[in-house]
Amino acid sequence: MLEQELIKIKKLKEIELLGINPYPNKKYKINTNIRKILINKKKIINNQKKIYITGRIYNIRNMGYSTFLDIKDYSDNKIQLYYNINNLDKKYINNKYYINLFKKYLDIGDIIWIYGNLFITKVKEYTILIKKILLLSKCIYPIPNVKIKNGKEYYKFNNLEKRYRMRYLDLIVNQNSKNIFIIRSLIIKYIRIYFSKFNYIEVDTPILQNIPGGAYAKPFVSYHNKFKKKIYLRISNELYLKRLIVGGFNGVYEFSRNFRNESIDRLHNPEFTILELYVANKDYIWMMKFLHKLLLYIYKKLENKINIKINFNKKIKSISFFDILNKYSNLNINEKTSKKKLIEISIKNNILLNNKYKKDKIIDDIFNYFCKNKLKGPIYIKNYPTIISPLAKSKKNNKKLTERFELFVNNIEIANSYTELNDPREQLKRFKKQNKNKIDKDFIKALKIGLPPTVGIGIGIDRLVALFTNSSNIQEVILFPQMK
RNA sequence: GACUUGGUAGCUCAGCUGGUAGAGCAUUACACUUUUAAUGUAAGGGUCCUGGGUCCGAAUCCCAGCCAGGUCACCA
Repeated sequence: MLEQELIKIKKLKEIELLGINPYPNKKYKINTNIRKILINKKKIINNQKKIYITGRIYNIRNMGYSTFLDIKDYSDNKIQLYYNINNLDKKYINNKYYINLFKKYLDIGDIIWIYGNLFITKVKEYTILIKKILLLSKCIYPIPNVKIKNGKEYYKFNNLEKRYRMRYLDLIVNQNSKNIFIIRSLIIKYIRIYFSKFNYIEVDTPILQNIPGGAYAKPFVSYHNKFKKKIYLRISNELYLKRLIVGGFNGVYEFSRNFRNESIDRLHNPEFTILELYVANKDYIWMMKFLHKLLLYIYKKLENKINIKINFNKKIKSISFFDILNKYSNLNINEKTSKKKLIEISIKNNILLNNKYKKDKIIDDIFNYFCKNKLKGPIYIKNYPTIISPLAKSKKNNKKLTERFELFVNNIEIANSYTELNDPREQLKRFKKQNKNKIDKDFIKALKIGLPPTVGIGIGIDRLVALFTNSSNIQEVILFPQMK
């Protein structure tokens, strides 16, 4: 145990000996918060309104028998308090606990309740004069002390590993971190509000799946004892949402926590959140416009809370997969280019080829090599080759291209959308090509029953939040990122 | 998995070509009844990530490992 912990536990016992419960179960009144106090400070002073608030102590300045302290509450604002035993009820004047309250017993990090009045100090600081005080919860772990002057932080708590492992501490100490998660919550809220205007239905589909489908990634594997068989955490919910469109819903969506047993980097966490939306009787062109309107809606709602440089007002340009690839590579390839030719190109450009020279992988590798860092966007890349889009509907006049687009912003893939392939025969063919062993036959059965023309989209919520909060790392927008 | 950067007090960080482990804040004690990064004086606090090696001597050099960040690969 830490030295400072031992000291604080000793204090805890001393407090208890004085008859004070450091973790009381008393009732206490709260009638406002610090944010409201700061907004209405003049009124509150004029009316000498009684203030009942709680908060966590961030700083203590002892001045002889007077004490100044700063507390912060759930409204994320700080206010200064002034403590002098003479302002308490007279019966406490000779009380050892109250005499030494901030010299010995209360610390930075403690959560307190106070009753008092607002006044202005000599240096014109709005301050609450404490008349009653109650310790609500004692902090017995030393919290990093961040000091702030003129908005500049000193002695930060910025060790990434510690911030992520002890997010609760990060949230207490770093207001920026907390703001990110407030923005995250708002983004999700605004998406729900926007979708409700179209009467799209929010649904829950299985996280535990018998066949992990809808994407191609290594799943986390578990085991069902009663069924005596393997069961998988979903890598995608796509095939289930399409079943629901088959079932007659016009629009369904789910904020889907997906799990992929792959490695971690600044854009990937083993569990991540994708918003999937499927709308019947629409296609990918419609979805391009819809996505733009959605982003614009979120942006306008958040405009005064965030500071990002992306301009969502302009129309999002769209360019075909092979057009942009040829533009940046000076090649002249298309969906018909042979595998042999693609391999030649890869070798010529020193593109590392993985995955046993599969054609779909090679195309992907070539695209990433030439275009990956040039998609500042916002830009739609459309008309992806069919070979890398096994669930997307082919184009009217070209079976080798699909009605698919992806949204890129700051070189990051934010969303992936396509008109859904609804021909069960074609879908089965593509499944067989991809993997003969794990075909979701029930999904094929659903397609046989009939999926109306439908468009679907997956939006990476973690990445979207990172975009809106200027976070370069996805871990910054996931409360408890995976750590070893 | 590959390459690379880092791991020193509760926090933020110094520590040079190897020679007694450092600072600020935090903590403790004292002083101070309107301070605000409060101030002043003093004190305590270290498995220098772990394990080996080289050396008279290792936080420092070498090797292996652990953890984290970055880049790449995997994530169609």
